[in-house]
Amino acid sequence: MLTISSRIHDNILNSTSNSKQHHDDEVYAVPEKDWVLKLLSWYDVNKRDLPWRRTKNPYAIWVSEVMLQQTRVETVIPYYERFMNQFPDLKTLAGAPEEPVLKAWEGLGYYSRVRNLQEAARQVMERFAGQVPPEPKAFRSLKGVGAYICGAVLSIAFQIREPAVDGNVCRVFARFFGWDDPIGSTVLLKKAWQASLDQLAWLPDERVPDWTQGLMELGALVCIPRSARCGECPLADGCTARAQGKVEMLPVRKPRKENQEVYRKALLLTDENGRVLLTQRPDKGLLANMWELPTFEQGFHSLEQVKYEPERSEQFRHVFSHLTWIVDVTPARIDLEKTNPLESRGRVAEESSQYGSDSGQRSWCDREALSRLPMNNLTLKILKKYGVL
DNA sequence: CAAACGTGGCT
DNA sequence: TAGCCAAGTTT
Repeated sequence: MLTISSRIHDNILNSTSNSKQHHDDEVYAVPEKDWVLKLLSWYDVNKRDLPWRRTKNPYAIWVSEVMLQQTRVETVIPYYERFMNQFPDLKTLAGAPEEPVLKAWEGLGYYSRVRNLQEAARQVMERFAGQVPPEPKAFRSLKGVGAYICGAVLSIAFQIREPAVDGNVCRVFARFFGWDDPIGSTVLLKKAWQASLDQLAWLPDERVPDWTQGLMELGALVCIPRSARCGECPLADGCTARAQGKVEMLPVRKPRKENQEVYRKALLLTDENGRVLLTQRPDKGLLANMWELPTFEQGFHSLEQVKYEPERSEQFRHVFSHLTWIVDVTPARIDLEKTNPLESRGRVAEESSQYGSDSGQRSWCDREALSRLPMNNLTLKILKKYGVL
């Protein structure tokens, strides 16, 4: 049985004479639309079998889109499987404590994504009776749902004609139409959004999800940032950049700001039971609410109860998107001879709070706690290196 | 509008 | 090695 779109495609492929006369809004057999059908046909054959493509569940698709922000498919897959297993539906996510939710995201980065997602889940429970709203305006109003997520989830799950313009789509269009507006600019975003909408306007409902995903899939597999595989591209014929030999020059990129180096001193403080002292970061900003080694800006002089040798410190370098941490980690132990264990424990913790980079929660962590508390990759790396994890 | 916000893979 | 980059949103 032929789908509507394949009939259109056949129609186009078979029509050679009557196409030029259609300069109005007639959608069938207009030659300008040929590239759209070529893209859809290419997608039919070349689309990857990804976990979130096996469902129409809007929540599942939403989770995948949030994970895929600035993150590669191969990285996301195992996280997606675990997350959907642990939080199978909106209600479960909304009702969960934040800690296990952050832990499930551990290592993925951009942790505010999942904190926003959980907040949005709670908003859906309250404002929309637990159902993802199919109206763009309503869905877009949820925490962490920007223009892209809104278009992606609604077009894929509900066949709503709302464009989803991401980096891939901007790149594909910039090259195909020869646009030289800088990537990330409002101008390029609007042009791409309109170009996508122009096609959504006439495509049959059932092709709406394929249009959204096909555009991105082409950008991910063929029209890639460097060394584009134009030989495999279904749109190579009509591609402006290809014709002008400017494929590698588009899209135009702005120079990046160099990221600043920030120096920190951290203490890997263990007790006689092998527990380690961790502190929780503030609930806003970088690595919000995650746990890390107590970190001092002024050195360790005040910690008289602690046995440590500064010369044994080891330096770790951790690169974020906008800054680089250079951390001196000093292994240390509670000095039982100098202090009364019953009190010193509290005093050390007290001081680590006073001199640490934050004034948040602190805790002596055993294996169970370490498996439960969310930490960023630098902290995990340090704990593993010293055999604590 | 620019800056904040993580991480790992690839060249 | 060092820099670039990946299915963005918030402030």
